[in-house]
Amino acid sequence: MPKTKTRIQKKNEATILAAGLEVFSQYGFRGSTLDMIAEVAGLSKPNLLYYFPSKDAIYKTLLAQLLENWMEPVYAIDAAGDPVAEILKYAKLKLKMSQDFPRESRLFTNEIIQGAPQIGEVLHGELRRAIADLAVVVDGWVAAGRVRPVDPYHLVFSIWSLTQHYADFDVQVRAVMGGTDPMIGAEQHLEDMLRQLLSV
Amino acid sequence: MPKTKTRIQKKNEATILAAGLEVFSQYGFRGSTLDMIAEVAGLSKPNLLYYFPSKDAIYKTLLAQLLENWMEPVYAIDAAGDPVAEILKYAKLKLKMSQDFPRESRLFTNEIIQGAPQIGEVLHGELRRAIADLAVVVDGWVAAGRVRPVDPYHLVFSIWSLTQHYADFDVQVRAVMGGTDPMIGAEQHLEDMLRQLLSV
DNA sequence: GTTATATTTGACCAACTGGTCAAACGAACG
DNA sequence: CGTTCGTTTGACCAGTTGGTCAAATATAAC
Repeated sequence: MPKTKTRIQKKNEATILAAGLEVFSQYGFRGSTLDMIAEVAGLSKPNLLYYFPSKDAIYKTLLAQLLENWMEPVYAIDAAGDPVAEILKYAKLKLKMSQDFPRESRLFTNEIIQGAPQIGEVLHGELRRAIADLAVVVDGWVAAGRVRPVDPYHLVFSIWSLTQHYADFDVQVRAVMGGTDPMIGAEQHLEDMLRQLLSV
Repeated sequence: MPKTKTRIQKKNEATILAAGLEVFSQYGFRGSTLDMIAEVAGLSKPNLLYYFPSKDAIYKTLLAQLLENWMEPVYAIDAAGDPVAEILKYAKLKLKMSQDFPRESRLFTNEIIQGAPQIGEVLHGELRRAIADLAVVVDGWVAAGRVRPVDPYHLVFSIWSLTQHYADFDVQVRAVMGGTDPMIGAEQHLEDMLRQLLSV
């Protein structure tokens, strides 16, 4: 029974996952090493492997946690709500997640760029179904004349791409903007863009 | 004098760079190995190192080529042209580059995610200046009432993020869209979005 | 054809890689 | 205080890694 977990167990597992996220999100699975993760975690390599059976297991645990957090807001979009408000709510939440959890965003991007070897099935299954459902909702809004005619899929890609951009390309964004904090204008621009795109 | 290059030299260097692009764009610098590149190139590892002094040299050569191709269209934006047309021209060109050279796009994204260790200076230098100049142009258009009030920096990020998304997240885009070719609606959506955002 | 030069490779190296294991250490409980 | 069980680690291993080198082979020049 994997019920009983010591405080030490819980603490160290959390420490290892945090360190793994730090390293994997920057170098991807192949480019990361257990030594790097152990160093960041402040533990020895054999100690890492006492809590997780393999490098792969750490990586998979991180991805599973991530997917859970990312799917939820999609389901929270309410077909009965105000269209623009619902889309804006989702987009702003995504932006905030990029701000607050940039490492998670980069971890995901790394996994996708490498061809999604771990989460390919989720993309083709749960994610695809969820976005198909969302597309039906958006198409309904369009048919009812409540939003401008827009392709639901490319609308979603617009939101995903721009919000993730602030996390994944943070170093570029900051380099280009100089001293200005990118996040100040980001939400305003996102809202403006979506309102112009969607408002009838 | 490094003038004379045999045809074999030219052919093999091109082969190696193509193989390096294939591998580096998927696994990043750290996650790629000379053995993988050699295998894709169809050459032996020592033969690779006969043409390039190191793994690093292959990577740097690829990035240098890339930056050159990416900066050019920015400079081609004409302050004297029609604002919406100029922005659309740039955005569509970027989209086409993502379609035609997705590996280059992924190589760049990998480099940025890893903190831009190689091209950080270019980002803070040439790129920053180029976008600052562009911002002046866009601000001028806004002041003249020729486009809606828009933050030039976030406008650029919108274009970069969405166009790169189709290359970097190709596997996710295709998974979500099922059999439908993403590129069919992509340009239409990009144009629609920018027109709505910019048109007065 | 012979010579000079460019190309290719098998064998090799030291450092790094993911992972194992037995032994040592630590805390809690009776 | 001694036992038990969870924790930590040094030493180790086989495979991989970036890179070297001398020797072998192909190509070009004369």
